Amino acid sequence: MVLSEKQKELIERIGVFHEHKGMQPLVGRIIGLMLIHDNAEVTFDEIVDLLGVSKSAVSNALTFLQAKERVVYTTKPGDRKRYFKLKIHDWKENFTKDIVGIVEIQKFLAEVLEERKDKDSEFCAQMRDFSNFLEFFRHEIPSLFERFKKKYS
Amino acid sequence: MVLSEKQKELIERIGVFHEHKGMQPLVGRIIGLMLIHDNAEVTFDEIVDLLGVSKSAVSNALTFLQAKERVVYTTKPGDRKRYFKLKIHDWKENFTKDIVGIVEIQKFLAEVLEERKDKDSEFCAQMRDFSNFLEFFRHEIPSLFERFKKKYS
DNA sequence: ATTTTGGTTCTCTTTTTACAGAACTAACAA
DNA sequence: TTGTTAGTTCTGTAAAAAGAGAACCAAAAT
Repeated sequence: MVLSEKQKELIERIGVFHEHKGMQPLVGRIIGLMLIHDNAEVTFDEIVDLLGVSKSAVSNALTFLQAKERVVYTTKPGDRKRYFKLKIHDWKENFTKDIVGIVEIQKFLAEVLEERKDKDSEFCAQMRDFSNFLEFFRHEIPSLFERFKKKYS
Repeated sequence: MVLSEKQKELIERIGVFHEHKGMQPLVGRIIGLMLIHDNAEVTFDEIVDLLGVSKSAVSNALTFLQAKERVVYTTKPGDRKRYFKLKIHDWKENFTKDIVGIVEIQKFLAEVLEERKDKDSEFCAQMRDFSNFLEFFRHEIPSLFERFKKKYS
């Protein structure tokens, strides 16, 4: 496969988007490549060739993506290459992980509220509000998926 | 104010939590300090003293936090110091920003779906699912706040 | 008028990140 | 058995991030 200018540019933009989320540049670009690749899966050296980066960088990035459960590989009989692809099927899990990541602040709010002496201050009241909301939201996630399912069926 | 060991350690943990979200170390620690500080507000040189960092670092971090609308300062009559504090009151806005940040991937999914040739593949179907869900979720946010409000009143 | 305060900005240094390149390894192939 | 393929790991390095320290500045105090 050869990338069009438009595809290259889209990969870059997907790359920087993921950089902003704290991923290292190449990781974001690999995600982009996997999204736009015609076969929806790429081999190790396709990544090397198409993105023009070193094998070591690709190896590390793929290890990372597999550890984060964002990518898996399959193999084909009589072919030693690995075919890496996004676990897009698991979008619910990934989305949930992202949400959990932001809701996690609640844990610290609770600790802070525990530690503070001015429990009945406006400041603490607002923290409690936020904390309660996060708690509420966390429990709402499953029902969110359900309501979505109901709507689209 | 002088920080207890427990408070120091909590600030550190809140700091690394925010680092993981892509903020620079000191920024996260300042958030931590503002959360645990008895007065819920800190002056410039309290930050310098309590966290043991340079004025320049504090100045930059505070500029950043104000630009991101996470912090404001107030002043007191006959006192030139600025009293910086978290805009914890705006937790809804901040939370929404975080959510929008993760939902933003939808924009790229749409572009990718536009660009791909295999529209009726399993891969595209899953992307559409996810994309539709994100769209759905985005519209659900206000109702989420409402349902929370209803529950706690 | 000059000193102090509260903070900003500039330059330099340290540390960390992100990656290249080469050496290496395990499985298979000739 | 030697070579090739597919990837990993190790070592070095360029670039970027994070912050220190000093110079600087404006407003207020003396």
